[in-house]
Amino acid sequence: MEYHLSPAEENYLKAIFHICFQEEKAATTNAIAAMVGASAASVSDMLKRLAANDWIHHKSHRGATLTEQGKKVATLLVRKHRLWEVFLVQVLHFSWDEVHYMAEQLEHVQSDELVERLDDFLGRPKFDPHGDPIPNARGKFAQRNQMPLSALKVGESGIIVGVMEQSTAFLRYLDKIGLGIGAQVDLKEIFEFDGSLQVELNGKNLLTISSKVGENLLAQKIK
Amino acid sequence: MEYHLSPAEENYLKAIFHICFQEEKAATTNAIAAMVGASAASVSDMLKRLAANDWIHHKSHRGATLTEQGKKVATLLVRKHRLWEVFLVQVLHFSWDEVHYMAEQLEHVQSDELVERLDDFLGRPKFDPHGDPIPNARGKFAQRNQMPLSALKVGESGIIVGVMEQSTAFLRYLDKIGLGIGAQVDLKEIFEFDGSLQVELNGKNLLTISSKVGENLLAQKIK
DNA sequence: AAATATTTTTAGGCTTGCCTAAAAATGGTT
DNA sequence: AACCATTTTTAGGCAAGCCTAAAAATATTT
Repeated sequence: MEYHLSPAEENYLKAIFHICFQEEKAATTNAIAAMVGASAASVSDMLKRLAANDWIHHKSHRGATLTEQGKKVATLLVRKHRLWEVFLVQVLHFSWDEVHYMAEQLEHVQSDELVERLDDFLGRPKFDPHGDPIPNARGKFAQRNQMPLSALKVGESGIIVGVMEQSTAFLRYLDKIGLGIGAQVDLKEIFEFDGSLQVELNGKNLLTISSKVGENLLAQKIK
Repeated sequence: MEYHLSPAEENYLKAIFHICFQEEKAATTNAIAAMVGASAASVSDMLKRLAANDWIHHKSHRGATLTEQGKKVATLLVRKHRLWEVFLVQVLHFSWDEVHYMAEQLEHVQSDELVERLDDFLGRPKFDPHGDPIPNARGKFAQRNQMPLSALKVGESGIIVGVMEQSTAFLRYLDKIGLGIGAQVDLKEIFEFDGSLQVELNGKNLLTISSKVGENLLAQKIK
């Protein structure tokens, strides 16, 4: 039952949240270290402190998971991060590859009222500029039946709704080839020798994308 | 020639900036301590560090003043603080007594591009919700010929353009009596025994305000 | 099951930013 | 000029958040 979390502590909770969500198991010390950019020793220290204040469950050598109150804080952080990203892109016209670092700072601004008013001002968006769902004020994430683009079969079509990978390099590449959220893709062919995909973009031009790109694009299948 | 200032260091620079501006002399250790809310010993420590990195001029027992680069940083902080206040009031509809704490956090978000785009989005405002001038991108403050309301003579009129004191209590009081930025006041009478002022507000109702209130309101005289 | 590799924790240390208490410097009085 | 009050600095300490190196625990290989 602590009240004031430092930005560093918040970042650890967020890291644990993302790791547990993706891996569907306790977050390991090394995984957390990689995500927050600290040494395993520092993480070990911090896990002890977070567990002592009941933000996480942690048994030595057994990884960490969030407690209920930890989950609440982490979800709010994700909410804040993604709302600020929407603000930066839609209101201040940044591009989707520029906003992460700023949102990373803005998410630590402490004011519940601010988040709600921002959400309101933005029209209560359900997804951020990368297509990631924004939890609502009660912490609920919107669901969507999506799949990696690479899971489509030849002849099927989908709408791009998100990206898995969010590196600047990848996002800039997508901008370059004109592939963004909302684009329609019709899968024309899968080349066997390297798994690259030929797709028709918005019913107009043909593109060839690597299998890695296909795996990092999220699509909603069109029946 | 340092690049990365911590929020704490930034707060000290801002404090020195405000003190030097108001007092028109070097900021004393105690004055800084009062402003940042730390002990004189802590301030003494910090002044040494800031001087070592050329953010301030500081000779033992002789107070501190900002160097050119220190002034630049402090002015940018003031700019960021006041722009965020405009954002919070005009865009998110907070009232002018609620925004200080949030702006205090938002001003430490590091991104030059963000400030400029925010300024742009807000229409390059020259004054914040309390009437304080917002330095432009080159650090220049708008000038205005203003005076405390209490400096007016009976029979003279002015437009309220700012407040000296920014406490929640004072701002709420002003809201209550309907006195805000832009209001026109005609000074009708000064009561001798306690210096309180009788003014006509926007040509409509009569108000009596204490001398202290009069001293904390900034007015632009109407000829 | 023992040996080896990997992961995690502990130990000890560093900087930042704060504190209190004591010492030193400054400024005003007489 | 000497005393006194005030201000400022120094000294020593503490917590947060990081580090490296070494030790301990766990997992994998043979």
